[in-house]
Amino acid sequence: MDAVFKALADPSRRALLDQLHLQNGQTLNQLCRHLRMTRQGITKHLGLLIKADLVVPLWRGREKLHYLNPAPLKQVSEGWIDKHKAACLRALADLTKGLDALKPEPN
Amino acid sequence: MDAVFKALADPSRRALLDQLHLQNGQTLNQLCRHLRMTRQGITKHLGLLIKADLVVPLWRGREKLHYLNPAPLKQVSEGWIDKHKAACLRALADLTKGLDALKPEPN
DNA sequence: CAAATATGCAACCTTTTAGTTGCATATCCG
DNA sequence: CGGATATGCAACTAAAAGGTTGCATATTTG
Repeated sequence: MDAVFKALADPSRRALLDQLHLQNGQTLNQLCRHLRMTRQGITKHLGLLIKADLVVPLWRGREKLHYLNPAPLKQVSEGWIDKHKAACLRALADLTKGLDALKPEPN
Repeated sequence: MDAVFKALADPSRRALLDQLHLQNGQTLNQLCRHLRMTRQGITKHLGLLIKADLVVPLWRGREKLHYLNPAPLKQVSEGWIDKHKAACLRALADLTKGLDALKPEPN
């Protein structure tokens, strides 16, 4: 879970996910064409995405195909984000209360 | 958006959100009690959360109250994560195809 | 007003991260 | 087999992030 958040924190890695989202199952070299960075740099980013299980690698001969994996995003979204989104609806009310609290206080 | 992902990447900051989720509108000092770190360290983390607009500060006298803001999480969840979750359903199918592709290939 | 409380700001240190260069390895194809 | 292609691994550098210490500022309270 921590790995997922960390993996999503970098724009280049999100770009890689976007790229795979555009066309799934791309090889390392294919992904390199869309991002101005050395192949080795991209390998590192893919390594983190794979460690976070957001991307699944698949070897075919000398080519390494990269596939998206929905599970972690689903888990993060439903297990954490939604919890906070829901709580934040109360939060808005609290904020309003907080703002109200400002006025009577300055006695 | 980048700020939101970056803000969520750190466990301490997620702990702060969790803490506010437990009780909204806490002061800096209140938040300090739950996290073993100097006040200044926490101030920095809150600074990022505030810059990402995940937390809204509210001054009351010399106290700074911190309130959760649902908007960015909602935006990230609906504007990015869901897109990828949906795409990933196709992705699973693609992966399966990819696995199938493995078998006929090794001629 | 003076002391205590709540916070901000800046300098600094240490660790992590993003990215590069260079070389090794494995696979495909003529 | 030998060259071209696709990738891996390791060392290194530069920048960023996490965290600390020290001091300044504003607000409450006796």
